Amino acid sequence: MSNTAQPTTTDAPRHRYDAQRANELEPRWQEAWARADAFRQPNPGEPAFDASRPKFYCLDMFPYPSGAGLHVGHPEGYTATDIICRYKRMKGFNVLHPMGWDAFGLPAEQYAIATGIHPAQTTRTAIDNFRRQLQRFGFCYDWSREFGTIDPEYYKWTQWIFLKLYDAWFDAEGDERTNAGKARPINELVTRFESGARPPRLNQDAHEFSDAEKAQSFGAWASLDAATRRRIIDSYRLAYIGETTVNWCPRLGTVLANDEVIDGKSERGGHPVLRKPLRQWMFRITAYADRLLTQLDGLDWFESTKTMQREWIGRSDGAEIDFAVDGHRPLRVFTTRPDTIFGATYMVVAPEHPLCAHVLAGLAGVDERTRTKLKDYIAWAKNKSDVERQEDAKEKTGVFTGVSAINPANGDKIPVWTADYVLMGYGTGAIMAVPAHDERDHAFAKAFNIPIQRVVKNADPAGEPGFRIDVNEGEVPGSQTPDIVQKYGSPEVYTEGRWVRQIIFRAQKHASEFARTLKHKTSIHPDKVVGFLPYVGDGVNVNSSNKEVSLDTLPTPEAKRVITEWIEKKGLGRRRVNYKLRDWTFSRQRYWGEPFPIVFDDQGNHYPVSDAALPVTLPEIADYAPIESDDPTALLAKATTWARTTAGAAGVSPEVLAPDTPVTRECNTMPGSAGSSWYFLRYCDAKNPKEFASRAASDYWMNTDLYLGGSEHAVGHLLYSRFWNNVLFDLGHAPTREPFQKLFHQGMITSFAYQRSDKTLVPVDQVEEKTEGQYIETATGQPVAQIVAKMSKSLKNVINPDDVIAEYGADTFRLYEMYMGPLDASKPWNPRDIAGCYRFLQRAWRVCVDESTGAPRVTDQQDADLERQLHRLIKKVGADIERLAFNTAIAAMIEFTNAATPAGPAQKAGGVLTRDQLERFLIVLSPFAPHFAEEVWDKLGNAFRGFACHQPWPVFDPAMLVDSEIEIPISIMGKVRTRILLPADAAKEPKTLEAAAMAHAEVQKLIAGKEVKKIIAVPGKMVNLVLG
RNA sequence: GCGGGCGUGGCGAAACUGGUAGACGCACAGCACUUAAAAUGCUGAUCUCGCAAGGGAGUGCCGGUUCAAGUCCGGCCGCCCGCACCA
Repeated sequence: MSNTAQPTTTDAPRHRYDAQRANELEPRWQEAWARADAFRQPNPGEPAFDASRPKFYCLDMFPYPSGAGLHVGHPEGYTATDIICRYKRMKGFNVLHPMGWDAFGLPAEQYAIATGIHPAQTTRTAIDNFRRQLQRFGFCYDWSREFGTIDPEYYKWTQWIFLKLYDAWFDAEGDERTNAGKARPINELVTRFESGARPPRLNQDAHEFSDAEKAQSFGAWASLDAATRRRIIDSYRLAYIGETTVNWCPRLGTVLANDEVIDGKSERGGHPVLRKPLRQWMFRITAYADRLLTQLDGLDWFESTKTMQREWIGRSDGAEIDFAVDGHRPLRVFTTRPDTIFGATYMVVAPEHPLCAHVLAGLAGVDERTRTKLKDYIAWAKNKSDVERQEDAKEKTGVFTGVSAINPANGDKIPVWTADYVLMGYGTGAIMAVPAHDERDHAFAKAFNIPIQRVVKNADPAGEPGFRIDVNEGEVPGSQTPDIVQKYGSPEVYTEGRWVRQIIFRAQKHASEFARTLKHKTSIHPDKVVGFLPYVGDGVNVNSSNKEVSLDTLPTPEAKRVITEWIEKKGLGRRRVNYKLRDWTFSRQRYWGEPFPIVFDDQGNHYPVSDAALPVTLPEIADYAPIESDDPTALLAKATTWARTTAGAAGVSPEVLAPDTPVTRECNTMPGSAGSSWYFLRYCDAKNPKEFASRAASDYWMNTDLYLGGSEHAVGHLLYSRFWNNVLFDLGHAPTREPFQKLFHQGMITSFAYQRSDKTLVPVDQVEEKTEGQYIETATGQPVAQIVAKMSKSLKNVINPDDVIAEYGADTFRLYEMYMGPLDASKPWNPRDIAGCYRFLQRAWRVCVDESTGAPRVTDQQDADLERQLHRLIKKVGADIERLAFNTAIAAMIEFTNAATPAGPAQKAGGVLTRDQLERFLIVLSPFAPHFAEEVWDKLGNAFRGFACHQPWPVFDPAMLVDSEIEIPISIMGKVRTRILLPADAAKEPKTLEAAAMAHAEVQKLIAGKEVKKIIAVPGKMVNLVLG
């Protein structure tokens, strides 16, 4: 497309900076840095460590090394952190800047399956390719800390951490100091049971634990049988086996986490996903819901990311209330609106709710016909996929269960329904339905003719919901605007002369009258009156009294408090906090993941492999393709001789299980997010064989000072990592509660694409530019619009970084990606624009180097203006790097280079910059274009002083930043009319500034004959004259 | 539907706390150098009226606050991202 980067033509100067030269010098300096271990950062305690320096831990989200190689999005973030790290090193920091590979998991395995080669091999190849590509950018990683999550020396510790969670429980009472829950080792729980203490709650909110209650009521832990004690303890573990409904993807042959399922399809591959009950390993992340929520407040993250996590955790405050039911134990509901209980006219349970099974079993005295209908409905609802559920969300379905409940507030007998709009997974799987004040309940009540009872009205009568008539646009001509609409209709909804779909009236009689008036003239029928709309906001209670309590006239928050107290006093329920967050399902039925360090005896009890026996290495098997099935099957079961073994051979401690006990290994593997949930800790001490990281190392390096990566991990990875780190902190293994103090997301690099008038997209190779900004589809000649879209194979607009480096060199590539726009913005790749950065380097080269001889160009004559500009540049680039504004830093360097370019004949003369100026410029440039800077630094004969990238950042003199004269704009009535040149001193003081402005001839001319009412003089900025 | 973000030349963008809108780059036009081209250097350019000097309008749209608004406030419109029957 572009030919700007063609190699030098024959008669061009021999020492030009071009792609060929860049591709020669860049690998040369990369090797020199590597040979000298230039970016190796020693740890505290190591010989070369300098404790006097401050530390800077800069973390990149490590990549999945896919077979496709690096995407242009990778170097965007990596260049940004590279610039910061190089800068911080020059500013005298100890810089931890590591890189590794997130290599277990679905993408790697999918690629392996696609190519038919073993994942271990394809992954190694992909890692080697990724490493080669990253090194070609000259990134200053400390490669001595490199690891992959697939390395047994690494996943040994992933398994070890799993065992720590297995061996821990969450003490909701926590420690008194922080007043928050915390994890403790299981043996502390056992000690508590043995001492006869009250069983702790599982989570911060209440839970059922009948076994534990039993233990307490027996009063003697020791008297319980071993199986019961085991069951009780297991129910407290942070890593536990639980049965939940999971997202099962038959095609991928594995369970997926909620964030791996998009619109009912797998994130990888887009295969259908079914909901299945399954027993598998889970993490009790819900125990940490509150901490994960409140600790967000102290983090320096994008507010949008924090919001996403808050919403994912989804805290809501309300109450749990028991409703008495005939023939069944009380039905417990969760509600955030206990104040509306007097308006609860029916109840709904999820189709999976035990009450349904109870009724179907004939235990509730419900007649045969109702039971049959119930059974059919439940079967129908169960077979609905997630996609169908979402599509059907608007239309309410359900059936009457045949049982009734008693509303404890007013004693009314209300029907219990089942409907799929109530989810078993949230709250208690049952609700009290208040159709007057909830949109879903309202829609359901309307559909099934259930009474609606209003119990809250808006404090402001104007904001009251009204009665609604649905009218199709154009159904009533504007001329028929009935007076009644003007009189009673809601003016926001009905606008003059134009009919919208809904007309809302304050009172039903107005609505009915309106409908009657229109009936004989139009097709509008009185039964289009919908009735009053649900009012879901806060207000004042009405119709809410019984003999013991009255909420009437109370505002909503007050009513909530009063009714909750009454409910608690009556023993009907209690205050309760609920979270949307689910426990983290951790088992995958795949090959390419960390094996669990767990075995089962023949009774199905699980036992940990001892720390000393870790890692449990992944067995070599020939057939690792997924077992495609509607029924989840663990893949490692294919490795029969590995899976079936003895406790001793598996490494279970003899104190836990006799060595000759036959056992079966856990055949599930861990999900891709396991290895990435703690890698930031391993970097602190990456090769430590004895610990996952020494405390001395992690104490020094943690917290991360900057974590940079894509916002697509806003919930998954970033929440899981926070959870693991919190647990490790509680157990004394990690130095900080939170792992990522400052988090930043780079924007996505998109691409131009072309769109036909019917909105379909055309691949870029089928489009040509006709005239400037006008594009046509080659085949048809039809004009197409240029739009911005994600890079995709189908649009043929994917950029391969290797090609760009070959055409321009890595320094140009780095500069271009940083110059495109703000780091956090998404921005389109434009091949044309790369040339600008390439030309900048060529010009900078010409400033520094004589193109015909290759000798450095220096002068003895220091130019005062250039010196001042250089000081400004040093200041600006430093400040811009600190605020991650690389685009403006580069613009400033371009400007300086333009100023330092010898014009016309001076080109042939010596340099324009002195040696000292040249050196400072090179150092400022070096974080951005490190190879270029190194090469010229070396040409200046500076090799004896070490690498350019090891030089201290130059200092600027504040005195050099001010100009002797400043141009001040003079505006009259806020419009700039003229500009005057003033000595800096005069412009600094409002008094002298004002006087100077008024004394100026041009200004006098402009205000001649007019009265100056007011003068605003902003020191050093401008003067504004207000005329009469 | 709910939550978050963003709308500035032909294009990517800049303007950090309200104070010269469009820095810097791309593309474009002209000039110089050249036999010519490329490369390089210089100059121009938001739109509009005007030969020019100069005037007018202008940061998605409408309104407000202010001596002064891209920036603050209210209301619309459009685009992007996330969540989505969570009681």
